[in-house]
Amino acid sequence: MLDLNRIRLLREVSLHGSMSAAARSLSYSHSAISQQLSLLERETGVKLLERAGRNVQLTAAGRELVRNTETVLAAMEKAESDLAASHGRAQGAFTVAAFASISRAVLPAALVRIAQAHPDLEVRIQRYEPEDAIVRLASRQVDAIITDSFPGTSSGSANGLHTTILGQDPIRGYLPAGLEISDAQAAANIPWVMEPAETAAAQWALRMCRERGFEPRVLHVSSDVLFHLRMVERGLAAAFLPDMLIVETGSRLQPSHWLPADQRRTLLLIARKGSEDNLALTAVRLALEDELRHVDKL
Amino acid sequence: MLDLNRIRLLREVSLHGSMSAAARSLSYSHSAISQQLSLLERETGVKLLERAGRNVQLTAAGRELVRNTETVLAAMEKAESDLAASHGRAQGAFTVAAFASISRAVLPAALVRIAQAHPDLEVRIQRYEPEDAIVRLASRQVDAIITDSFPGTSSGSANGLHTTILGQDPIRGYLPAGLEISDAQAAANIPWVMEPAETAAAQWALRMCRERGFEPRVLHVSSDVLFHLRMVERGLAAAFLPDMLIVETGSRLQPSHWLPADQRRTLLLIARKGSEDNLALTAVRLALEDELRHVDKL
DNA sequence: CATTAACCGTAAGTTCTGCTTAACGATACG
DNA sequence: CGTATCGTTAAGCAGAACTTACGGTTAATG
Repeated sequence: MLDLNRIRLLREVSLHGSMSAAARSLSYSHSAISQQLSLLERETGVKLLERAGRNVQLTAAGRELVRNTETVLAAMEKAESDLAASHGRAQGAFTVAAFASISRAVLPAALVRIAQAHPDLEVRIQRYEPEDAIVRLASRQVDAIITDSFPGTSSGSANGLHTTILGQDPIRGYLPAGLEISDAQAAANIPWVMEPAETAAAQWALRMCRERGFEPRVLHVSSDVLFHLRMVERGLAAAFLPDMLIVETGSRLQPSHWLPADQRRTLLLIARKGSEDNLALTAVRLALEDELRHVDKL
Repeated sequence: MLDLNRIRLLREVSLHGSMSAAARSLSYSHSAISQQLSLLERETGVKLLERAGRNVQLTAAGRELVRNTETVLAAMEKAESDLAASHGRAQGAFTVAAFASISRAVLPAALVRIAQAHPDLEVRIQRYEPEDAIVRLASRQVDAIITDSFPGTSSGSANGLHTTILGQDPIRGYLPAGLEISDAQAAANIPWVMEPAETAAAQWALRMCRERGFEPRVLHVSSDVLFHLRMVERGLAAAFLPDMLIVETGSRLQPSHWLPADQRRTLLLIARKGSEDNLALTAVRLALEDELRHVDKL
């Protein structure tokens, strides 16, 4: 019988691209990985890795094995979830990766709700970049990811993952406080604040402007959406702001009637396949859905 | 993450009905099982076993976990098979449980054929009682079972198993050598030799006689079918004999025209789910199917 | 082109898991 | 009522797995 731990190590190497990276991710020494994997190769009699420059690369057999390992792990995950569900209350640690705005707006209230229902469950929140979060989800450093997706953007979810929709968050365009305009010509001169260009949010915002017929002058770039809000309030820039942020801050800003309306981002909860019915995950999901409904009302 | 080895132990206990039996089956001390399982309970925080008299019994949660373990093991089995298939030739040990007549008639020839195609594969043959074989299959002491099933008999295959049909083996009725009869009255006086009454073969044979309108006088009981043949040859008893046995011995016996004809048993190959495409299993299956076709011709 | 850094492999040593042996309490059976 | 069987627990041991340390190779950098 194959050793599950060894093939899990192989999978980590496949995920991280090198033995050393896998080792760091697992807080092992690289030597441990090397030894275990060479044992795995000896036991199976199949070459699973080959050197590629100073890294290693999976052979066809190795990739096939990793693919099958995914299935095994999903089954294990389900076994674990079902077992936890059997005594009704979730317990232990459960780590959620979330982006900034939801962290502030709804997570605290959701956590309170969860703590009441499941006193033995310890939910931890971590802030990670989206791609990083996906890798950490796969290697079990994170148990769920809260993220947003914008209409027209390929969400590109890898397989082995399970995604559910938490809710919708309307996004409205705001002009610098005190200003109102009427045509594209005028819009092209207004300064904008957006998130870094490589983010899905910024790409979506750019497309919105172009569809409206102008190219925004993006003078300010920040991943801190709260900064966007302040800039708008001070009359320094235009921005697209999600309702969640308005609700969170209690801001009195009024959206522009001229900029595109009825837009929304979708809030997603991503977990590993097999953990769909995990009690802790369900608790997190329910609490978030509830909290998001409150935001919607406003 | 659950420990796969621990939940496998739990499964063994579930299979064998007690810790001690599971320990014997795995050649462990019973203490090892007890310790590992109590660790498993402590880690998961769920009660998996409860004492029932001087044995233990699985709780609902325990049974659920075992059920999920089956899925995990099947996935592991598939991963292992695929890996072995990746280097083309089967290798290692592969244990087959078979009943007596097929062991003598076709297995030796099949083994020769397999050895030629897969020099590194070591196929072992073991003789076990049918129910025993099933348990050993589940606990991986045996990798495949060759058995026969009679029409109208519930094969009662447990789940987690995968069955394929190897071929058909005609069974004909033989009267004591030199004797021929014409009616049920006469038939009722003839001595019969059959297998032990609890076997599927004997139950089927009885049913055949009754459908033909007589109750056989079963004077002789033996699980050795070759003994049946000798009894018929000496004119001492009537019997149902499979063609496989006639071919094997080169016997000149002629079947009775009066006894039911066109009957056959089905030869089955049973393996664990997930090992369906195992290279060694496939080799065994192909070789057996081939050999059985030769028998059919005669 | 030399230097530095990162990666992988191997050797030696240490830690810790998992097993055995042994003793004990509980339950069924003759 | 003694005896055999089962499960639990404690103590000790062996092997597996990990760490540290060193060496070889590849890639990036000035």
